[in-house]
Amino acid sequence: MNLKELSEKLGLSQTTVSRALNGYPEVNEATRMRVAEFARQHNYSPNKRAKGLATGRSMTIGHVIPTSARHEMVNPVFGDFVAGACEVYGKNGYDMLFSQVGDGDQEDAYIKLRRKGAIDGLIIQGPKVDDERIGILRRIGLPFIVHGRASEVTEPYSWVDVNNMHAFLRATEFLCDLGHTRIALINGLEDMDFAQRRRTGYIEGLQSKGVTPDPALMRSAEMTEVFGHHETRDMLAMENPPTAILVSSLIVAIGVRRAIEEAGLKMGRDISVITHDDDLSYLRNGQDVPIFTATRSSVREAGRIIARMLIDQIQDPDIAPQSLLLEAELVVGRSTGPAPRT
Amino acid sequence: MNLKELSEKLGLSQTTVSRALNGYPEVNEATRMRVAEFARQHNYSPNKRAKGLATGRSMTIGHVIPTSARHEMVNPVFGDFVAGACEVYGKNGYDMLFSQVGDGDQEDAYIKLRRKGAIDGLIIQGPKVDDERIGILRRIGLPFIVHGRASEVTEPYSWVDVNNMHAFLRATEFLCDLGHTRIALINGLEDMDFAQRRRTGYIEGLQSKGVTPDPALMRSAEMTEVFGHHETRDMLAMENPPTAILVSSLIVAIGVRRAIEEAGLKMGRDISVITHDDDLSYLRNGQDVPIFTATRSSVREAGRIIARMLIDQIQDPDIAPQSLLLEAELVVGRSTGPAPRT
DNA sequence: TGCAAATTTGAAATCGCTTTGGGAAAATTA
DNA sequence: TAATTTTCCCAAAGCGATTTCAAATTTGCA
Repeated sequence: MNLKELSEKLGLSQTTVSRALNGYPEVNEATRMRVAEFARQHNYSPNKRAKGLATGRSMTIGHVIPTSARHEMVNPVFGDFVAGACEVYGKNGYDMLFSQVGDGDQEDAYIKLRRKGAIDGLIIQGPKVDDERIGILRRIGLPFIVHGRASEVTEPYSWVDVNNMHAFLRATEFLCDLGHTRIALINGLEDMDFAQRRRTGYIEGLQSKGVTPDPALMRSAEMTEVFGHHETRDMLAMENPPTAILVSSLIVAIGVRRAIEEAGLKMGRDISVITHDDDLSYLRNGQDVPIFTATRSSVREAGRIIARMLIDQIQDPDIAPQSLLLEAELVVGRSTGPAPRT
Repeated sequence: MNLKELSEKLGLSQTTVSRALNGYPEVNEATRMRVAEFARQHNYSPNKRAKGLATGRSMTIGHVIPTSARHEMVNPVFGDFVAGACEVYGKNGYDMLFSQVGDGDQEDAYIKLRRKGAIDGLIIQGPKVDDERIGILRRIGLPFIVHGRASEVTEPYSWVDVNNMHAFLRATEFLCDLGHTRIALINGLEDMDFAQRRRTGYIEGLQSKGVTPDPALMRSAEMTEVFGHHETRDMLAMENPPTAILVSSLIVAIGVRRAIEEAGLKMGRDISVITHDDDLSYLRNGQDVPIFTATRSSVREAGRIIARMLIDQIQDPDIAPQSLLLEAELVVGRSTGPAPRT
């Protein structure tokens, strides 16, 4: 059933039917009711492609799958983020479109997406410190929001980010206040912007408490469980091992815990751990009392916020770039305690 | 730049240009080269909506986000599965479209997707034992593949599944052979088809070794870390606790391990654990020697296979329903050992 | 009642592509 | 050389919606 058939059966013109269904004011209320009812009965819904062609909007928002080129890892945060965004899209009549874009042909891919008219806007995840995508998209003129920031990009753009710097600064100070001075950082890949910021927060935290950062205690790589385990085991074997570890994600922290337990130590007593927690739905940080003391910020909520923001931007392209800095909460769990006396 | 402008600049008709770009034979090779080159220089790519409207195909495949209605959990498997599928889509010129469909209005939503012409085919994840979606989609006539199966659905349909029954049967027998007789099963929600099959495999495994299943050792819920921890702690406190546990996913197994360690026991010595492992990219089961003995099957690879199959089906709709049963490997890690003597 | 204004409807153009049905030019065959 | 194919290209008709412009009908007011 298409518009033509529908309007014929109704004895009206396509124009009127279209208007009735799209809520234009210049159609008689009685007619509108009749049309709406009839359309529902015959469960008509307009062809998306035709509509898109006519209106010039695709009512579709693009996401690019954030696979790390190096290890082809899918960010575990992905599912929850997408779920959050999808909620908002659904309510506003938008669909969500995915593509996987190789690291090499970024520019080309975006231009193509734009040209194809496949999407009205785009969300960028996992920005690098100097992310080239921002420049590309600005040049193409495709609305976009960055989940995170790119510190070295100077042009204006819209973003939503967690205050990683502040979160890790607070976490570090918290550990210092407990008497720790040997505090390790197990970070994500440091070309990622968030990792840089966390590192800065960590170092500033140490310095504000008069502790000298030790490069031997700073590790970074892709955030897997195995990585957490590996680095922790390595550091625990040092002559002067850390008494506390700051970790970049719950997945990594699980590896950290594994290594701690393998070493016969007890987390929260022999060694303290604070992790960042994205509040993933399948990986809650304990029930009542958190397992890990953590800096927590829901990535799903971030998805909702970003989706909302992008839709606003699509509907009013002249809007100035917006941004939002979310504060992570510091929740205290069972993984931290006073530094052990030596 | 659209087709019209392009053809004007080339001094050709739209027809010829279109044919040249789409590889139709009735165009002179020299002309084709010229057109192709010119198109590339002006980086022309055809408007997807217009093309879709003209051809009747959207070159888009739908996925429905598998959020469990009850706890709104996003399946952690989602990201890797999607990444696998996306690889194949990309190579074949397909895009991937997501929607979140509420449990209530499934039928309506699918009909609408169909009617809107938004997608050429659909992938169903997480089928229930008697999944209504299969009937709906068959009725609508939208090509689809099920990731998993629905045991109680009798109509023919295409699916790709892991042999969950066999995997858990083997795992159970493996534990029995090590002398375990008190073997627990921490399963996913039992209205999910895969959970049913695993349970069947588990019970058959026990029976084949002459062990009587004990309902007190069978737990099922949504597969979170917290769930694994909770059930394990509960069972370890029993009068006659299990000496081995069969677990439905690595995430859950991590919770199991946490409970075991909290109880002061050692995994692989005091208590054995076998888990199913979807081989997620961010959660590898150890490096060289696996942490957990596991039934392993890559969900990413499943994504690739299913995508391939669906594309075939879309291109030839008259093809008979296909299916593929993947065997999981049983990899031995450090979490299993002989049953402790009492 | 008569006339302007407001309300309601419709015909046709448009979006950017594919594809059908010819038709002219070139190549082949008779 | 004439007749027949083949090759190569084009004009125009879709695809299924929206939207512009104009016409028909009602309503409002003097």
